[in-house]
Amino acid sequence: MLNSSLDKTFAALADPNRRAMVERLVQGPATVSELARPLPMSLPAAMLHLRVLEECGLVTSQKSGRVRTCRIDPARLSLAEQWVSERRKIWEARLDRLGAFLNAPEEERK
Amino acid sequence: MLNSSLDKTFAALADPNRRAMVERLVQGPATVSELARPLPMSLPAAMLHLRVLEECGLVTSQKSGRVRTCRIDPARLSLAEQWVSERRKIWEARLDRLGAFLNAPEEERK
DNA sequence: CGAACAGTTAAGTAATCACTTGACTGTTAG
DNA sequence: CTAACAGTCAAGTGATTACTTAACTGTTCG
Repeated sequence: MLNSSLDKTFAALADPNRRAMVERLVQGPATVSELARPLPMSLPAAMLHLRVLEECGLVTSQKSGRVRTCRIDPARLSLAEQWVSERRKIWEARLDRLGAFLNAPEEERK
Repeated sequence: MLNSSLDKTFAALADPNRRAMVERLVQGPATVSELARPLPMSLPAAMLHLRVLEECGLVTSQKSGRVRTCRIDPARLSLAEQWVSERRKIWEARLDRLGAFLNAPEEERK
């Protein structure tokens, strides 16, 4: 569950057009057309990207009248951020231990 | 350049098998076989995943004798982390401004 | 030397992705 | 009422991905 959600979130962020949508949305909510206009593709194609962003939970949207308004969910952003951050910290902690070991007086090293 | 590097990094992290490799590597360097063994696939398939991790710079490796030793590059990990983190901060700053606006006395709101 | 080992290359295949154009639905505004 | 508009669905296509097995290269060790 959580794992496949990470799959989808990272996959969503792997595409520059979708990241452009995210960049736009962090400035505030936008309609489908507003998100699609700057992209080098047809509107239906842009909607597929939007769907990808929605399926991983990065973006939510609601339709009112004929306009669909989209906004990002910052919680999902930090989910991805946390995964990376935690792994980096493990690596750093490991380096610290290694450094301490190398600096220790020889008789402590065993 | 930087953009396509982000593409590749996020794409690399989108696959659970590759994330498992990263998980293993944050514990310390490992050989190709050690990385491949726990994965539900053949060795050549695992090597393709490894190549993906190398191409985005998340992993480096060097061969000595018949053994190739792989290690992660934490700088690349933080590259991905930063992109997400910066966008989340933009969004949060925006929410803060919005909150300040809503809390302001009416005559300041313009 | 010769067997076992670690890794690598190649060829082939099924599944998924990223679009396109064209037709259509429901909404709003003149 | 009807034209323009915002969004959506569908069918089709070419590119890319994720594997497989089989064959091969170079290394180590008894």
